[in-house]
Amino acid sequence: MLKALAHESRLMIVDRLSRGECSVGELTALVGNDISTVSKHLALLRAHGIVEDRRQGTTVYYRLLTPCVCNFFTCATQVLKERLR
Amino acid sequence: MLKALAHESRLMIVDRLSRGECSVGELTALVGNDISTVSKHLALLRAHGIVEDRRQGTTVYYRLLTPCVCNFFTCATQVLKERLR
DNA sequence: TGACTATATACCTATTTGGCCAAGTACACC
DNA sequence: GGTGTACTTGGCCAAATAGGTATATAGTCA
Repeated sequence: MLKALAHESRLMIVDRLSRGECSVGELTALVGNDISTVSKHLALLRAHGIVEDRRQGTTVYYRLLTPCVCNFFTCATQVLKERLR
Repeated sequence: MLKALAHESRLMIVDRLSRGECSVGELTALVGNDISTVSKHLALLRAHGIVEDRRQGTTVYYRLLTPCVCNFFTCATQVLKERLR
């Protein structure tokens, strides 16, 4: 799971999804890579059970499968803050 | 930081260090790699501010610089548990 | 100083990862 | 069926990572 999260683009994606579901197109615009690259990042996150997809027409929406991943980030942020001291 | 933790050997090292400081030799025996490999993992963890070293004679002891990394793991474990439901 | 122990670094190789492009698939609408 | 849109997958290349061996460094002790 850490490996799946240990990439800047994927972190951005998870961060965005923590604020609600989102289409592949929007995520692509957000991270600024080719859509095929983003799709592969999403496939990897899906394979690790971190996100889930839902197709509506031609659009595919992704959402966090484990909202608790957010707690994880809150936790990580705290670690980083403590480290600055 | 996630990248530094996203490796089996390094996770083992951090897990071990969370229970107290430890020499490179002991860590090498624990993870089962060549000492040069372990030394590089430790250098990487050190570069990311996760561990700190202390030399005593010819032996070098490593310890967690941020004990709060343990909270991070507690947190990650919770996420994993929740995901199993 | 020289031998010995413990660790670090340099260098090389093999594997993995990340990126893009091109081709394929899924769906909607005409 | 044909066209367009949204995404996914396969292929390929470049870069990063992880591993080992050989060499260097730091410290101890005779």
